[in-house]
Amino acid sequence: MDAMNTESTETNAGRSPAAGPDGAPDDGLEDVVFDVFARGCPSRPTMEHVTGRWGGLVLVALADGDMRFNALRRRVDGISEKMLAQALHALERDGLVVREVKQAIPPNVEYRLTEFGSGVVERLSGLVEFVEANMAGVLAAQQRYDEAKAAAEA
Amino acid sequence: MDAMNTESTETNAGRSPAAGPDGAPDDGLEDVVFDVFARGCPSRPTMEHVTGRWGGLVLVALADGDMRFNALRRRVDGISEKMLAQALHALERDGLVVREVKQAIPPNVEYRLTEFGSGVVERLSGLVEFVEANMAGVLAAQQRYDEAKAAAEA
DNA sequence: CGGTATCCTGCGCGATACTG
DNA sequence: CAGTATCGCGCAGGATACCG
Repeated sequence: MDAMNTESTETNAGRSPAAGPDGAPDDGLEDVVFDVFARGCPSRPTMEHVTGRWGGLVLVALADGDMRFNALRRRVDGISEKMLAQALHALERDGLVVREVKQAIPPNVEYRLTEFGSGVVERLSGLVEFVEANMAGVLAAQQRYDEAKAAAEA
Repeated sequence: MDAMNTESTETNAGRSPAAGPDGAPDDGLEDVVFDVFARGCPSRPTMEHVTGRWGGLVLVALADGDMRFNALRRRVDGISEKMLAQALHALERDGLVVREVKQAIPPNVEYRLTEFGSGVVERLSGLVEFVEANMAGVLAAQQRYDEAKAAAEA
């Protein structure tokens, strides 16, 4: 993946298979390049859903198996109903999660990872575990940083 | 000065592993378990720095090699000076990045990944690439979702 | 160049209440 | 149980100006 700087003006998305100046074979599909570094690229919002404050936690929670709304709510400590619903909508829209309704009373709804969702979770949970495993070092670094900063003022 | 994180509150952070009321060797250090799912865990803010809107992009950008402030600003399309500074501070504090000042005129400052930072980036860029590679599918899913939703109203 | 200080706004998100 | 609707506060974060 490369840079693609549209410094000047408006939002440029993952660039369209822009027709070259000449007569190259223009199949015009498939070979679009997406780049998170570009301001207008559609991958930006999707990355935010995946890595955002709640989206990531919801996804990783679903790695343990399908879950119902309130189960998720309990598992992701601190999330509000509103934000959970919002996160699930975004993830469903992006094709990371499927919502499965079992007609019954009382209502029974389960959320499940798609194949793509599983791929994302696999990588995401690797990251989470790596960070968790190194938190002791992080805490130490923070303390050093704060002390240095405090010492700088006096 | 920015205050950044209003992380305070109580709630158990990383709780110790089981630590019964017994007389087990109580070193009370080192073997703490961190859990992102817990509301007060210190790993939450750190994960947000790593995966947040800008932090992740800054980290991945630094994977290409050390960079200076304005180079980063150009590479991470759309970021403001303020947010870049803020992101760099957080990452430096967490021990993911080091700030290296070369005394000179004009000033020369470089940012570099630590070893821990490199480990994080490795996993993070794997995620980014996976998502970018699947964006076509995401776009299709979004379109299906929107159409289904539009059809539901009438 | 490499930042910080300040002001201002939108919307993120939590709290609460209601529906099927 | 599984959500939607509404309100309102606060902070994320963009624009602008200024300093070493």
